[in-house]
Amino acid sequence: MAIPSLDELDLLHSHICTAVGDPKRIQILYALYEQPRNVSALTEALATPQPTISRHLTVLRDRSIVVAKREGQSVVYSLSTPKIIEILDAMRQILRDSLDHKSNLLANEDSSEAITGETITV
Amino acid sequence: MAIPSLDELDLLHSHICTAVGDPKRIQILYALYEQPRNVSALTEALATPQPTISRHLTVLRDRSIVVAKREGQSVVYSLSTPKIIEILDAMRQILRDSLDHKSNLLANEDSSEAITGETITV
DNA sequence: TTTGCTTATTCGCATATCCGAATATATCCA
DNA sequence: TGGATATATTCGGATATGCGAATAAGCAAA
Repeated sequence: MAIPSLDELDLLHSHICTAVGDPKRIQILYALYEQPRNVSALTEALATPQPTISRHLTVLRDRSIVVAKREGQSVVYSLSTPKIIEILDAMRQILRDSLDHKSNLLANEDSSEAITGETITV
Repeated sequence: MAIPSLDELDLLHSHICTAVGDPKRIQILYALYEQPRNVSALTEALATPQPTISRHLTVLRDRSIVVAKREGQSVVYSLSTPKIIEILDAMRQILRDSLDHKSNLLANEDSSEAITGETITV
C-alpha cells in the first residue's frame, strides 16, 4: 500500500482515528462485537447515561463504523465490519509488546543507547 | 483475543489511540516508515515548525511507538515496529470500503432499511 | 569557553471535545 | 389522539489538546 496523500491522511484521521479517540466509543465497539444491541442495552451494558451513549453512537454512525436499524421503538446498532475490532486488537498487541519491552528495560536486560519514553506500570 | 477489561481498554485508548489522534503524528509515522529521520529532516519533510515536530515526537516516544537515538547533534527517530503502519493501512481500507459503500448508496444500488450516517465526497 | 547547530520545553491562547441536564423527536398502542 | 417508551439533540460549562512564539538545553568544533 502506497504512502497516503495529505488528503487521504486527513480523511483517515477525521473519519477513523477520531472514532476510536474515546474510551466509551471503544467500549461500545467491543459491546457491539459481542452482539448487536439497541441503545437501552448499551446504556445498561456500559452503565452510562443514555444521551452519552446516543452521542457516541452518532459519531460512530456518521463515520459508517456502525449501522443502525430501527426495530419498532428501539434502534439496534451493529458493527459495519468486524475489521474495526481486528484493528483494535492489533493495537492491544502493540500495547502489550511495548509494556513487555519496558518491563524488560526495567529488568535491565538492555538499556543501551536508545532514548526511552515514559514507563507505565500495569 | 478476549474482550478487553475496562483497565486494558483505558490503556489502549490513552496509550495507542490518542497517539494516532492527530494528522501530523500520522504523517510523522508514515515519514518514519519510509526511513528513519532526525528532527530536521522531519521538519523539512512535513514543512512544519520544529517545536511542533518535537512535541509530536515526544508524544509518540512516550508511548514507545517511535524510538529515538542520538547521533551527534541530531536525534534520529524510527518506528518501534512497522505494525503501527499495518494498523493505519487497515484503517485506510475501512475508510475506502465505507466511501465505496456510500457512493453505492448515492448511486441508489441499495438504500433499504439501514439508517445511514453522514456522506463524504472525496 | 565560546559559537553555532540541533532538539526540547514552556507559556498563553484558541479550539475541540466531552459530559450532565433538559428537552425534543419518533414509535407504538390503547 | 394521547400517553408511554425509546432514542436523539441542544445548551452550557469544564477539560483537554494543539499551536506560535520565545527560550532553554544538548552537543560539536574551534
